[in-house]
Amino acid sequence: MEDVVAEVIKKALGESSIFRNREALASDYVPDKLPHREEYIRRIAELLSPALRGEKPSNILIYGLTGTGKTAVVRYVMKRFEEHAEKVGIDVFKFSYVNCRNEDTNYRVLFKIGSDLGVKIPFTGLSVAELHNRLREYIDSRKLSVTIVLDEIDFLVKKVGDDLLYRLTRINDELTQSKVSIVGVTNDVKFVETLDPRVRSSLGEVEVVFPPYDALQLADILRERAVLAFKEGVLEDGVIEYCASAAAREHGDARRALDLLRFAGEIAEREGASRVSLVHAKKAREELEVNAAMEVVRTLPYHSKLLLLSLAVMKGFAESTGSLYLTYRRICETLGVEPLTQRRVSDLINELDMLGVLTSRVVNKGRYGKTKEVSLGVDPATVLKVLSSDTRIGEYVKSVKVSGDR
DNA sequence: CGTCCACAGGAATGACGGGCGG
DNA sequence: CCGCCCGTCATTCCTGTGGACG
Repeated sequence: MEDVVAEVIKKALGESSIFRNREALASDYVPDKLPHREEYIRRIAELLSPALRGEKPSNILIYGLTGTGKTAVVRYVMKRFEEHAEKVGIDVFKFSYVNCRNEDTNYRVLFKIGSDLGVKIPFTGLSVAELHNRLREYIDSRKLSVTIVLDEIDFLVKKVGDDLLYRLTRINDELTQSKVSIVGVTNDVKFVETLDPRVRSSLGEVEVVFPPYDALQLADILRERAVLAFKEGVLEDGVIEYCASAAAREHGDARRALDLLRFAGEIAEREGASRVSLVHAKKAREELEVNAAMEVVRTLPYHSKLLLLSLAVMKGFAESTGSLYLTYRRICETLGVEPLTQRRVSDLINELDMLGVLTSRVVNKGRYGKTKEVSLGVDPATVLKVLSSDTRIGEYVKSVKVSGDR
């Protein structure tokens, strides 16, 4: 009897037979060691080190595909610098880390920078210019040496333009007592070409390129983390290699490799297995795709969901925005929802494209016009399943399925 | 070689919700 | 509490455009 209760308690407390520390496999975990990135850590640290002496470091622009360790390296260096500053008791040395995918307006970016530095700012209501002024005054009056990391900076520029970037890079001209340097991180190499030349030259004073990992390097990374994350001996042979090679095939994305491994562990745990096997890893790979899409899709605004639903109904492919819009309108009608304009839908398609849920490309059909070809990034059936979690859409999907069955 | 399709995507504008300063 | 200003989402109106067709 006691044993049963003890078991339940053990489970409730998150005690696991598989994991020692699951966090070590989370994508935002900053490990003590980043295998195969030592030279980049050194490089970035050297570039930023003038800040510790109160001088202005160069602005840096970092490129590299997703999961090549850009963010991890920058955050690692940040962490170490902060620890050092704290130990020595320097309080004018500040970092701000902004992920522009989350903070995707000028206001939110400035707000995040402000709150990282300790400025009190309302989360809406002020003008961007006012925010900018407050920030500048705060930094200047405290003689701060600030390093601002703008992660996924291409998102910000695509959405609101390079105006904020221009102003941030020029903020030093207005400061008399302080120094601000910018670290831009992007995984879109082409994005740099679209920048205003002035911003480009100022932001990219130094450019650092991160190459993708190969399968062997990914395996090293996984091994490193697996020691922290898993209990001893629960990983069967080949699991790490499987995850590494699967991720290597997708442009050497380390985040993906880590997700795979963690998920394989979770599946094993859920099934009550005592070890993580290749079977679990393979399952993880299949389910992960679905899961990733789920997370994005679930939090989408209603009309974006409807749009995805339309595309899914069209078997995931529309040869023109017109035909997609027609389907969308039909669905709106049956649901009794006021449809958005085609103009707006066009913007929504672009947003979904940026989120990676679908792919659109402009095609010219000459005599037959110029339009956008839209295709779903995931299996339509999966999308339908995920969308069904929205009750209103769920009803619709059910009714279509019923009438569709002959 | 010009036309003209079927849109893309820019600009102006408005409704709405929220903070600010008085 | 009020009037003001702002960001966000959406609409309306608009100009721009690559290339197959005639």
